[in-house]
Amino acid sequence: MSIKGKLTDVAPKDSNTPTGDRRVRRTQTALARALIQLVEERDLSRISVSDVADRAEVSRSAFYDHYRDVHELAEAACTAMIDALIESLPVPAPDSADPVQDATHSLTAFFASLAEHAGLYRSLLGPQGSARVTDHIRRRIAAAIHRAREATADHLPERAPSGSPHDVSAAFTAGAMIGVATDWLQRGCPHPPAEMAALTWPLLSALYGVEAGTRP
Amino acid sequence: MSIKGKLTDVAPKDSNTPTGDRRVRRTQTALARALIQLVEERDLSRISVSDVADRAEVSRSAFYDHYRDVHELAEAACTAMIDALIESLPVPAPDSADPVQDATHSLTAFFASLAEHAGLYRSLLGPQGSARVTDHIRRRIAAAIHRAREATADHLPERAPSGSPHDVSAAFTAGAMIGVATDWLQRGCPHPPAEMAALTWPLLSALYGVEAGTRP
DNA sequence: CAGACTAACCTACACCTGCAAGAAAACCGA
DNA sequence: TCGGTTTTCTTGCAGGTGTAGGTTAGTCTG
Repeated sequence: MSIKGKLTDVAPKDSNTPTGDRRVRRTQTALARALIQLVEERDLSRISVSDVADRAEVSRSAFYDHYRDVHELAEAACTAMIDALIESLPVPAPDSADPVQDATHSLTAFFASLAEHAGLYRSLLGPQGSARVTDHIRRRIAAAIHRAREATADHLPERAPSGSPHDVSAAFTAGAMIGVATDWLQRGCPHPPAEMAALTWPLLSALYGVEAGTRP
Repeated sequence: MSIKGKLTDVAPKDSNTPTGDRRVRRTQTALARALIQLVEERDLSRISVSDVADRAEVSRSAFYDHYRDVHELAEAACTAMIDALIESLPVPAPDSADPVQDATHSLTAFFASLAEHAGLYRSLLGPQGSARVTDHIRRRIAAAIHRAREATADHLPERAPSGSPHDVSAAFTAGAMIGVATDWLQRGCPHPPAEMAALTWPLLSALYGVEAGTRP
């Protein structure tokens, strides 16, 4: 299931070296750790490159040797977490005895994962956050949905016109999940993850035609 | 720069209030026009306050007299367009002869409106865009959905638990529309608006349980 | 271990940011 | 038209940004 996704999955500006060089790893992990610390403290828009570099005990120019700006670091620094997040989305299990149970379980894990790093995700997804990171997450969710659908396409009717590579419903669902997540985070996570899963599941099942008892 | 208007101290917004003063109108419209011009030329992230002020033939400090940064101007400058955009979303017409026809028509208008200012919306919603504007649009769509649903709540089966004030499905649908729109714009609007409407409508109708052609 | 490599650092620069006085100009109502 | 009010402009400042060139020092390889 897992794409490899180490800390440096996203290629920064120059050569994408999944390097063995200790210096690179040291600097990048220090920067990532510093950013994640800072983003739990204040809004992303109030965090400067100098702030991150200082906190990481790294020179400012070393930052620019790896990332173009704070948003790019954020995108890279959260890749592992985002991958884990997306993995917890429900995939239609082809041979499960109780797919509904499975799905709500996965959804609960999804919201729990959000809640676990609520400060981080709220800062990244909110109005003061990073359009870049949000877009990145949405693309990844859409891709995951697309993959999952292709894997089980045999029993799903083609909704999109046959000539269309543009997967509208994946974009639809990915945006929807981000919308729900962002809204929930901004309200301070008023409902527990399990309840959010219970609230979200009917919507997803309506979209994907899993028997939930309401649709013909 | 003044926080309060002398006449209507109750009026909350300084920048958004259409003041009678000709100078204010002149400056604000000049700034808005300049930003919209620039955002059609290059990415929002490459547009500085100085750029906008220069293009608007206005001093930089006059900009700060009205807006905190470029994102705030973008939010204000697009309000009219965004309102028009949201108005073109389908609302369940209670007494329509053919609600499906109505809905796809509204959706077509929605996508056509996006396409008309494709450069603008692509720049605002994309990865280099403004998280602030995106969040703003999402909230407005969610509010519109919420309002529309309340207006027609009598004949809609309640899917969400009754005790929940937190309108998950509105956030879900709002995010979904933004996801579809963003994706479509970033791909360069490959399908015409009518086709996008045809692709999106089944998803919305699955969510809201409108049944095609069965309601005379 | 020694040498080649290259990441990290330093300095410097031109530009942008957000803000704050205060002077100059435009506005509105009487 | 006049006078008070409000807006705009000017000037200045302490930061932050993104880039470039060159130096120092850590790392991998032979």
